[in-house]
Amino acid sequence: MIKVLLADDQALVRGAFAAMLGLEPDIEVVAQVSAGDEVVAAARRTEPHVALLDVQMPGVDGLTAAAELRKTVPGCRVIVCTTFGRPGYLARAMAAGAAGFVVKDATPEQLVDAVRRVHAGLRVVDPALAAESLATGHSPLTDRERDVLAVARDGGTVADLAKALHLSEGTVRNHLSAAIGKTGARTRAEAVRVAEDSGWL
Amino acid sequence: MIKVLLADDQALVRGAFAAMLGLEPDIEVVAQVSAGDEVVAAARRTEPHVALLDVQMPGVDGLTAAAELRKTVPGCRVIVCTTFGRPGYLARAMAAGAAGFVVKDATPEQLVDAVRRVHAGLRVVDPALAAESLATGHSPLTDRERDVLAVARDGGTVADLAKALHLSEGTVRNHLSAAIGKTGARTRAEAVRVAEDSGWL
DNA sequence: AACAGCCCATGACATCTGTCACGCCGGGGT
DNA sequence: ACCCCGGCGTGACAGATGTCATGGGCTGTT
Repeated sequence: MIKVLLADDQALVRGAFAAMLGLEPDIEVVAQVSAGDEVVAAARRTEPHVALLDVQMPGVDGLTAAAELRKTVPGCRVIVCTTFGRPGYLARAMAAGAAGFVVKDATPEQLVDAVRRVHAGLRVVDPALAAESLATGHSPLTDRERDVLAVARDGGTVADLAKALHLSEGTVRNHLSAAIGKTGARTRAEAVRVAEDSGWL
Repeated sequence: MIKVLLADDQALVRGAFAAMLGLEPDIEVVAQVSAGDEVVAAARRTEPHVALLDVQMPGVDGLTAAAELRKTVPGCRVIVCTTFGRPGYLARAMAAGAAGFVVKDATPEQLVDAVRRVHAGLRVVDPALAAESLATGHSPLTDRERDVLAVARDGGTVADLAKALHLSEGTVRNHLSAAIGKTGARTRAEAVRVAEDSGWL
């Protein structure tokens, strides 16, 4: 029996995944959590073989949860599962020690297959996404530029960003200008979009 | 037996939903589609009692698919299911003749319960979301303002918007200014965010 | 020690953006 | 017939934004 831990903030899809995986004779869902910071505790308690983590979760994000899990419960292998095939997500997931990466566009068979393969010690990655990840490369943004873009996501003025980050307005504009240049965008909003779609935020 | 049609672009959650609903003794999933424009054809073929439609789908959106379905297959009742609890989505779903509205944060029990209630002729709506929908009210935006904001989502300059909509730059700025005022925002990006979160796009 | 890279800041400049006033047109209302 | 509202456009103006040059402080590398 492969013991599986599920982490997804949406109760409906979490329950549905549990029902689907429960249909497999060799798979058993031993824990379900709805937030990233519950993952480690649940894994300690139930000692699953495989953890299926969503990226988007309230509180601690699925990728950092994966990293923590690898440290504290090394026996548990991790599959990261996400709605968006952002290249940066794959890179960060692999850097966090994940053994598998599955997009929610995949078929149910691919998911259970991924669980079995990962449990067997293999790595599972969507080849198309891997190629895109290599093509996109890793983030050209510096830490500060990333911060600025992240805060700029909800569309405030430069003054707002400066206040939020405790910076001078001129500095914010410089960081924004650099980020716009590096992302190949021509507007702040465009830069935010590019960075977000690439998984750089 | 309640015959159910599933429509969701993400194969994984679609399959998982099917597995979950299939566990119920009185529910049978008779069709699964991945796009809005396949809904009507599949419903004609399989004559389901209840259709579970996601809002976000490639091609035809789940809300317009709901409206078409109500027209062409009146015997099939509709539940709209979405990731985001946007007030405007609820309003549009009800306007499209949907009998139920379920957010993906709900529990699995709530979903199967909704299927049964809707099949029994009742209406099912999350009360909290209904309250928020009433509070938000319906879109204050005119058609053109909505169009402009929709195009402005991917962050182009005014010139880009004008070209895309075949309008004068001044007109675009006027519409944007009006939209910003009506949404209570102070930036174009903020206005886009507000309108999007309210389900007005 | 010299160097490169990043962060922070300032000042200046051209351009873009948001706002306002105004006008024209067409389709509903009463 | 009238008025109101929405769409479209122009012109003008203050303020915000993006770009550039420049400089100081800091860290890590060679």
